[in-house]
Amino acid sequence: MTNQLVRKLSGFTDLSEAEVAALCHATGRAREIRARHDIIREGDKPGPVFVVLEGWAFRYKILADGNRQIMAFLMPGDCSNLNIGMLDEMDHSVQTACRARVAAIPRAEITALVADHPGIARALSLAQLTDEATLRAWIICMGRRSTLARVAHLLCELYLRARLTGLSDGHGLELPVSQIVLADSLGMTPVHFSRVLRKLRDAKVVTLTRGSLTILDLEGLIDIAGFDQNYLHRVVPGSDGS
Amino acid sequence: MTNQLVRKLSGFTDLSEAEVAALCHATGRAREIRARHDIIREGDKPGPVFVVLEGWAFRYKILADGNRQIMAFLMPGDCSNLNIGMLDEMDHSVQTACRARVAAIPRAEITALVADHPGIARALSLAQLTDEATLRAWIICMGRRSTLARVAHLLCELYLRARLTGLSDGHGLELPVSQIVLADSLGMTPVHFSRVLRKLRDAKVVTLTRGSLTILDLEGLIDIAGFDQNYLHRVVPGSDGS
DNA sequence: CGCTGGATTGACTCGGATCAAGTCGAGTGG
DNA sequence: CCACTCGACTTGATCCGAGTCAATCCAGCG
Repeated sequence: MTNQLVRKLSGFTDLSEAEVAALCHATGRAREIRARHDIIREGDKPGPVFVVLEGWAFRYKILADGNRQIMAFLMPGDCSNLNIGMLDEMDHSVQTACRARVAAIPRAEITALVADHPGIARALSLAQLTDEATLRAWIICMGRRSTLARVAHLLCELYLRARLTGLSDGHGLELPVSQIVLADSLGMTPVHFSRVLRKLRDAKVVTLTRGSLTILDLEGLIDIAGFDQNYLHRVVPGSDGS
Repeated sequence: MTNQLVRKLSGFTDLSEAEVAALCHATGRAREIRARHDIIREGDKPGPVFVVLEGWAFRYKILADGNRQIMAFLMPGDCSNLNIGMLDEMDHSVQTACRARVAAIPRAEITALVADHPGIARALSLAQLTDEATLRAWIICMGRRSTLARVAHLLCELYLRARLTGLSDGHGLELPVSQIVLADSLGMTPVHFSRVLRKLRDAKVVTLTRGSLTILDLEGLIDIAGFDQNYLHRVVPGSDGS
């Protein structure tokens, strides 16, 4: 008995049988959610914690001029708003990118889980810290990398994160996310994203079609991206290019 | 008896006398550090937690091509690496921007502080969460704002954060940070930063000279920046432009 | 008093946005 | 089965914001 949350957290620290069972129980009542649905809206008071079990979602904010900026992708196993619940209100929204299965865990239940299971507490803290490190990595990307390197960096990150939680079969992953959404996460236009992607395709580094990303040359991709995987704080097997 | 750390944390939650005393004791042994000194280096194993009491520092990373990106500013009261200590190694460095007074608190002491004083635990968590929210705000800035808005946004953020911790006398703050450093935090060149700053000066919105930032027209600055202060998760008195 | 690093200004270049047509594929309905 | 529609994606032409290169100014300091 397992699920994607257990698989992700197990990567951070060893979980006892009781802890795995508790996590599975907590995520038992999951709901199907349609694509493009706001799970949480900016300004909301903190409610339950949402865990994505299948499908993808993203954090975003719409600016006054109508532009959208995406700040994080939530892949299966990721949580929407763990500790943010301590704050008064959400400063951003979370939306599904495709049809998704999402579990809602009441805040009280999370508090109890953390109090009773040190392994879960530790794993959630580590997950939170790597999320924060990922935000810093994105800032670096947007500030100092060319759009080519940015696109390569994003695809590289998503692939390695997927590998770390068993979401990849080895050479790619399901990525049911439109180029428009990917572009909005990199601060560029969909038009230019498409052009840059073609360069990567022409260089035989990756292919991205109909919701599926395939890595043809990981070493080349890492090289183009200038990818330094230390911010993931996990060792990715086989990602040294060998 | 108080200091800048106490002043900052008191803004998040009420601290008992005992908690204030404990914080002051923990930050008692502070050291003067010269400008441009790495307090923590990328790759370091986690050591003590550093608290900036006077002066400024910043988180940064140098890329392969030699470019530097700054990801956060630490003003008096801010901590360098609270929970990052759980991780294996630092994924970025922290450097002083000017001469600074910094306290080093052994990790064990922090653990004890948090265990014994719920108020401190709560305040540190909230500080951590707003740091994370600030990272997201920076991503939005870099992705979707013009350089003019970016510069305005940064100055606005720094001013409001300073106000929230009593670092501002009302219309400005000590900002002993070169334009080069500010530019590296916004992903732009010092040359262009200087030009943009001149526009803000010409518009009589701010002045920035010799380590001192003065806000001439906060409402105008907020307007240019498109500043949405909800990510600070604190109410800034008088910052509604009135 | 000259050195040094930050700040400013000008001239030129270029990466990526913008505007504008398409093309392609998945549904949908007749 | 085909026509129609709608969104995502692609490609081309043009424009502009910001980078680059370079000269100069200025203040602090040994």
